[in-house]
Amino acid sequence: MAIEESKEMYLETILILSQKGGTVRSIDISDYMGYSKPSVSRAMSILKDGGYIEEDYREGIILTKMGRKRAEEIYDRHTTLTKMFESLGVDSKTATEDACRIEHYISEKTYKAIKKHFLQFK
Amino acid sequence: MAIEESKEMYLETILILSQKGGTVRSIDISDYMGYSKPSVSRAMSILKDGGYIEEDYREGIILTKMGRKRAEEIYDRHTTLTKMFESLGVDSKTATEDACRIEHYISEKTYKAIKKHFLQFK
DNA sequence: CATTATAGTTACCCACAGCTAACTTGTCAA
DNA sequence: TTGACAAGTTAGCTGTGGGTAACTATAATG
Repeated sequence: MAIEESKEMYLETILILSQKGGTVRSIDISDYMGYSKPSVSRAMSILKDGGYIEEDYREGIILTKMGRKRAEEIYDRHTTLTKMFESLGVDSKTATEDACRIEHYISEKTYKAIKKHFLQFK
Repeated sequence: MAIEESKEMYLETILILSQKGGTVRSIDISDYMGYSKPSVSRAMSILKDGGYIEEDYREGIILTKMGRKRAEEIYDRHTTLTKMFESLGVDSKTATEDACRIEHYISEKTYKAIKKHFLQFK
């Protein structure tokens, strides 16, 4: 499965919701992302087929090792980009919004360069 | 017409090709972007309907005032982002590729902040 | 003048990723 | 036990934006 922007957004959301504690259900993802239940349902079956998540009748939706790795990579990009934009004087809300769109399109090389320059003193 | 990434890429390409001199034809856009003739043909009719381009039997495809404005905005983002990535140590090819994907998703605020910080001494 | 190549269009297909409507399934309270 | 609500799925729609096949129209060449 070539994983695209929308899949990455779902994985990132699952990571964020699971960090808040408790089980993650489709409906929680629907509410968080503002998408309909069927859209989330289909996305989950695609992510399951791709080996990114598992669904458990008790634990809800859980990231596999691969899924967690991918989710963390994206989330890392998200926070790094947000910090970069903020350090350039962009307000927090705009910085987050831009980071959220751009995080999917930055190459590994560029990401590393950004991280090096903007986060070396943190 | 809400103008999206693909439309912006077409407009940017038309601008670049027109700057190289001579007329711009659909086939030139096909060759440049690596898209099929029908895909370009349809895109041109959408851009024409939206008032972004005009087609002249002698001059070929030309940007309207509005189309040119939009194309220049994107192209400006492209060069600014490329310079930013290069100044962070990213190689020229990667910087251009990343700029090309990201240019469509940067907000005006963030763009201005980047421009201010990375281009003030140029 | 006929043939061939180039440019552009039309018709139709596909995948992606949203959506609604309507169904099923499961839990919980009266 | 039944009725109602909440969660999830299925079926089918939409728009975007790629693709091919096959057509037309125009220009260049023998």
